[in-house]
Amino acid sequence: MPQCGIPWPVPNPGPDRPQPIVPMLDIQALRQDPDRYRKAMRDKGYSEDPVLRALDLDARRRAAVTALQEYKERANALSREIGPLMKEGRRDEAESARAETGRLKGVIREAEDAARGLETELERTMLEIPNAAHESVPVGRSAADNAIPFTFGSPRAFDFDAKPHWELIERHGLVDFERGAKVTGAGFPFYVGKGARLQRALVNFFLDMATTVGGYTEIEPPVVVNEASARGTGQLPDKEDQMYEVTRDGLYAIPTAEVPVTNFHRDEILPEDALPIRYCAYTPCFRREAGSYGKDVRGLNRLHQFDKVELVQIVHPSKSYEALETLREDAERLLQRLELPYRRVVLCTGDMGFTQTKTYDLEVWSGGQERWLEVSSVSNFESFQARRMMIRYKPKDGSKPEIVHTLNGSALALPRIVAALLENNQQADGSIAIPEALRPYTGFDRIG
RNA sequence: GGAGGGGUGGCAGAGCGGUUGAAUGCAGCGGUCUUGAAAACCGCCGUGCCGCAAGGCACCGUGGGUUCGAAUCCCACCCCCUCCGCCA
Repeated sequence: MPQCGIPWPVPNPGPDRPQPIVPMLDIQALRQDPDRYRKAMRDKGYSEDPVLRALDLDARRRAAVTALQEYKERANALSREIGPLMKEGRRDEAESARAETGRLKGVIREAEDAARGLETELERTMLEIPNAAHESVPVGRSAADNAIPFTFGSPRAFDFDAKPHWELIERHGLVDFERGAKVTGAGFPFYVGKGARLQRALVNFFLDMATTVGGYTEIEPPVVVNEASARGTGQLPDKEDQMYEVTRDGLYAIPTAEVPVTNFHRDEILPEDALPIRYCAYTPCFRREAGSYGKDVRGLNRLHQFDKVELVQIVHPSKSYEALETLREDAERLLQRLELPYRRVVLCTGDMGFTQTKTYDLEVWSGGQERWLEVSSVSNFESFQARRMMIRYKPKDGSKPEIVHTLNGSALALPRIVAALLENNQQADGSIAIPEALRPYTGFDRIG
């Protein structure tokens, strides 16, 4: 029984109901305040053209729908008369009514095609409009314009030649990339011995922190999902290049636990007092990383399969920015306990994703490579995902269901944490110190 | 993989060609009663779209078809459940 007070099991969820590609934006919101969305497009670095096209299509669509409805109304009214007329024996009148509805049928079909065409085009256009950034997000064009409001710890000054983690890994036999490449392919490493134990320790530590201090309910989800779920969180229609696909069964290997966990409540109406819902989940994540090469893929920096603990929150729309801060703190606390220097980055409008309204990246300092590595991305999606997934809540006052807000964040992505841990904690003799907080989980206090 | 059964409102569950957008029960909301609560009783109570409104249109897994008219008939597909087989 989940602690969130959600009925269990969820009745009749219809897990693979074919979902139309519903726009993540509400056309009515767009209609009411087009300028807001035009500004949002500019801020995120997109052309505002789709907004203008959407408004035009919407106007034409509404006209077409109105016309269509009028034809249908006439046909329905006539149709209703036929039964009684037949009973009264007024055959001629019944026949002429029948002929007229027959004629209307053709007209209706044409009007339907017109309306449907406009609707499809509108939906397609709406999909080009990103979620508007929150007002607190700095406006900017690239990563150079991101804000860095907080830094924890400071990069360690080594009095010896600090090694990158791939050298440390090799020295201590923690990860076997070569055999991973043989057995599966590049980017699918084996973790071995203390390397494997370190993974398990981190996963357990993260989950324990999330479930105790954070108050998250632990979930172990499927690691492949169907198409409707991939749509729900926005991986489809246009990010399929990033996912491994099991074509025979129409399933996708998850790129993050966000996908199955957020879809857990797809097509549901939750009681208001079930909110906020907080889930944490450990899963492997699979990413094709098509088109990314170069030196940042060395070692553990970028893999096709990696482990991650993910946090997901489903909250009342008025509470999502509070929730964003707690989510961020839940992730930051882990870095602090691990004593890893990190910085908090607020992504500017131009650097953030299509679907987010505000995103914090947490970047850990990697002493051997002397660079910052992104280990967590914490985002508010407001209603963008929830609208697609039709996750709503039923207000306590009995009024109509409303769309919830969803958020998620990594806490944390393991490989880069391991990289930073090894690099920052390496000693002159080549051994590696395990931070205090992790020792109960590893069962050893140093490697080598 | 084989054989059956089934998908209807927040949930359960009727309906199987024409005032059925859909009985009934539960849940929810409002009220009466009560010191308070429970119980009982009364009322309200699906969603989306078009419209200033009145009102209209659509939706009973999805898509198509038959019909003047379909939740109800036909076809295809998807999903769920049960049993058998296989299996960690």
